[in-house]
Formats: sequence, C-alpha cells, structure tokens
Amino acid sequence: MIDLKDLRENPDRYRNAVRDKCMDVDVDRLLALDEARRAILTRQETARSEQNKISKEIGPTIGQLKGKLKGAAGDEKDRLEIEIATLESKPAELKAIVAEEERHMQAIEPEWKALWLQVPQPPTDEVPKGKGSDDNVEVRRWAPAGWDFKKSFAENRGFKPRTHLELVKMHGLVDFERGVKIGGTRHYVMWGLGMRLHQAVLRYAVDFMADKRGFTPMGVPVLVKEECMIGTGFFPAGREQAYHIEESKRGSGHDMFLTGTGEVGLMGLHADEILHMDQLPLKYCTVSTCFRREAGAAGKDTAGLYRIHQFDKVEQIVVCKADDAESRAWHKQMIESVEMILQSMGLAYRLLQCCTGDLGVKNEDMIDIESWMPGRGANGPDGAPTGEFGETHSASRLNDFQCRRLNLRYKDEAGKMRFAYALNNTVAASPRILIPLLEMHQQADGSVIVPEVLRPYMGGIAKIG
RNA sequence: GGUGGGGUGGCAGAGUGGUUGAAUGUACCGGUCUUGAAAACCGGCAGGCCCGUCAGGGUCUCGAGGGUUCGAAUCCCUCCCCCACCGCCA
Repeated sequence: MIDLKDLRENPDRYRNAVRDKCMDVDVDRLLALDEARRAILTRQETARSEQNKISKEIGPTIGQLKGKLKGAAGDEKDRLEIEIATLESKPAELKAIVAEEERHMQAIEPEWKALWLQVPQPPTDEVPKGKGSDDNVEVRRWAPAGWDFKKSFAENRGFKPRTHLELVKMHGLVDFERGVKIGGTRHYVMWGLGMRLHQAVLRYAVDFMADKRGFTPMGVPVLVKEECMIGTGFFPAGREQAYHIEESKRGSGHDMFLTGTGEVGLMGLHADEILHMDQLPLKYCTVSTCFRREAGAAGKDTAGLYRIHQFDKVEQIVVCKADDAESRAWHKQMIESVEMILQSMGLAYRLLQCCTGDLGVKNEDMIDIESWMPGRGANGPDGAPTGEFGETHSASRLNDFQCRRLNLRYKDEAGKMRFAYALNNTVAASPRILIPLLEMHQQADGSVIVPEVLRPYMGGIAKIG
C-alpha cells in the first residue's frame, strides 16, 4: 500500500501510476474521502479531548460524592443524588458528538480503505510504458553451447523434437488422465522418474540458494489468513486467483487461503515486527506447494504441465533497507542466481524488462525470465512445433509497498522508523521448468539426458529412457 | 474434542472502575567514574493517526471486536491465540 501523505502531496504520481499500469482506481475519490475522513477525525478528537478533560475534572468529585452517598440518608441523600446527576450530564453532549462522528466515519471508512488498498506502487521511471506483455522489452538472451536461437530445433540438433507431452508419456513421467480423475481439470500425477526429476530440480535449487548464495531455507505455511494475503499485496486484486477455505462457515475459527507462492509465507514471517538494522538484509528461500485457481484462464494452455492448479516452487525473497540502490543491487543478484541455475541446467532463456502495463499493483520494476520451450508454438513446415519462450521466472522490486502493508519496519541509523524494501524472485518452479528441461535435453530416440547438476539428486541417473 | 489456567511495553512482571500509556526489574542507548572493562551512579527509552513551518499539542492502542459506564487494562459478551492435563490421531 502506498503512503497517503505522499498521495496528498503528489497526487499526479499516483494518477499516472494508475494510468501507466492500465488500472482502474479512482484516485481523486480516494483523495476526497481522505479529506472527509480527516475532517471527521479532527471534530471527533476535539470532542474527545474536551470529554477527557471534563472527565478528569469531575471524575474524582463524582467518586467522592458516591462514597458519601452510601452513608447518607434523607435530605442529604437527595441532595447528593441531584449533585451527581448534574455532574454526570455534562459530558453527555460531547458523547453524542463523538457518536455522531463515529457514524460518519463508519459511512466512509470501508470505501476509503478499499480504494487505498487498490492504489498501485508507481513504476520507476525507466520502466518502459506499455499495455501488456507484448510491450515487454528483451534485455538479453543466453543459450548453451551449440544452440542457436536463429535456427529451428531440427537445424540445431539434427532431428525433429518431441513435445514434453510426448516425452512424459513415452517415459511414464506424468499421468494426466489419472490426475484429472483425482483432482479434476489441470491436475496431474508425477510418476516415478518424473517425480524424481521434479524433486531433483527443487532440491538442487534450494541447496544452491543455501550453499552458494547464503539464503536461509524456510518451511512456511501455505494455508494462511486473509490478512497475510492482503499484507503481501495479493488481495484484494488476486482474490479470484486463490483457493478459499471457509472455516468460519463451520461455526468457528477463521477462513484460510491456499497460497499461490511461497512469497506469502516468507514475507508474512516478520509482519508487525520492528527489525534491528543489523538483521537486514533478510535473505530467505522456501520450497512450497503453490495453488492457483487460474480463474479467467479457461481454455488457455489446457494441455500439459504449463498451466496447472498445483505446483511446487522454490522462491527467494530479500528484505533490505529502504534504499533504492540497495534494492537494485539485490535485484541483480537474485536474477544472477536464477541465470546460474538455468545455465547449469543447460537451458536457453531470455530476460524481459516488463513494461508498466504488465506490472502488478505491488511492484515498481519487474524482470521476467522466459525459458525456451521447443515444444510450444505453432507447427512449422516440418510438422514440428517452432518453439516459443515461456515464462518460468519473475523478479520484482516492490519498494516499500509490501512492507508498508505488512507493517514490517526497522530503525535506521538515525533511529528513524522506516518501512523496509522487499524483493522476490522465482528460483525454480516445477513442473513447469520440466518442460524446457525435457524438451531441450531430448535425444533423437526420445531419451532425455539429465543435466549433470541434477544427477546427485536422482540417484546418479544420467539418462531417462 | 473435553476440562482448567492465561494473553499487559524488547523480555520479565505489578496493576481488578477514576490524574495508569501503564509501577518495578531487566535489556538497550547516552553520560559520570576507570588505563580499559566490569560494577556503581545519573539520564533517556512504544507505536499509529490528526493538527502545526518549528516548538509543541491532541487522540487512539494493555490479544481482536462489540457492550456497560460520566469514566474501562480493570466489569459483561463473542472470537482468536497460548499453556497444562485427558481423549483421539498422520
């Protein structure tokens, strides 16, 4: 969530942010509500102040009189009762004002809060303006030795590629039919070596982050409270995307939501905390099962492992000082980790600078990493797919947007309270990453070479099939 | 799931209707003393919001929400969480 004071002082900054991110938030309505709210607050507090003052003045007197009343009788008793009643009537008027303003407040506060939560983090200046993913700008690409992006798979490798769908079927790595039987559409069963490969990628990614990059591995809840979803910025916008467990409907407890990324649990860890400067930066990673309803994606990527309701993901987050240069440095480093992993697995990829229209509410800057998937895209003249990049990673800088919502602060050198800056980035999401992994390492006979870095996690198996 | 106990400042721990945003201890920060450290002593030490150029003022917060009252950390209701024991159990 954004800083309301900044909104008041620089409303255009946020009007532009809404426009550039192609969102629909009535910033001016929020400004009007905010002003009305402050006016109410002022009136209410003035009345309260008066009330407290009177209360302090007459309170002890009433106490004394009531004490006397206990032992009094006859005329004396009547006199005391009247005196007490007179004193007590004084604050009644003020109490009415407070209650009145409270009603006004309740009339506007829900809308005020709802709008506030929707105002997006403004993109940084260098983020290219654009409407959506088509306007993202390629930053650079990388391919393993012997792979030329300009050539087709067949030209590169000397044979027609199979899609990951064919490969997993051929080796019995994934069973889609039974997955659907058990869980419905967009479900699957990882089978045998398929499961081992899936686990190998995840284990490798966690170990890499822990051993080579100094990130602390964590296990965090994937079933979380609503405030965690709001705090991390996924709600209200992403409400339709999350599975909702309505425990409260059973008469007790609170509702819960299944997280779509480990980021939620990792960032929720220090919500409402004031960290000591030297605890920063926090460098955490986690592997967690991720759940996504894929609402609104009906009919899109229906086949295969690309778009599914449940998957596993190694995620990394950094919480650092409120410093732009530091945030950028961490962003670079986090992306570097991903590149090292992709390169070590021999996967071709490209980095995209996402345009304003492709950013979410919470980020000010985002780099997507897309891996080359030979089995995607339309069929070429040889009847084989021409291949296509598919998003496998996303690295965001959130400024203080998320920590502000989570109320995650630290005291800076000067002793000033500040909201920390946050970043997050996919390390490896599987089984989606298995698509390029299988397709890029397939051999003419359909067997698949297991990248060397994964073999220790596969019991030494070097080839599938 | 049952029964009982409990949620107060970084931690510990007072406080059961009225100058208590909260005693005291401890931790932490600054100072005195010391060659240095420790000890001792002195001082400081919650956050949000609103108003104000500043100085400062006001208001809210004692698990959360609601209620009673002129006034609530203190009384009532609902919920959440923690601890102990019993039952059940991956």
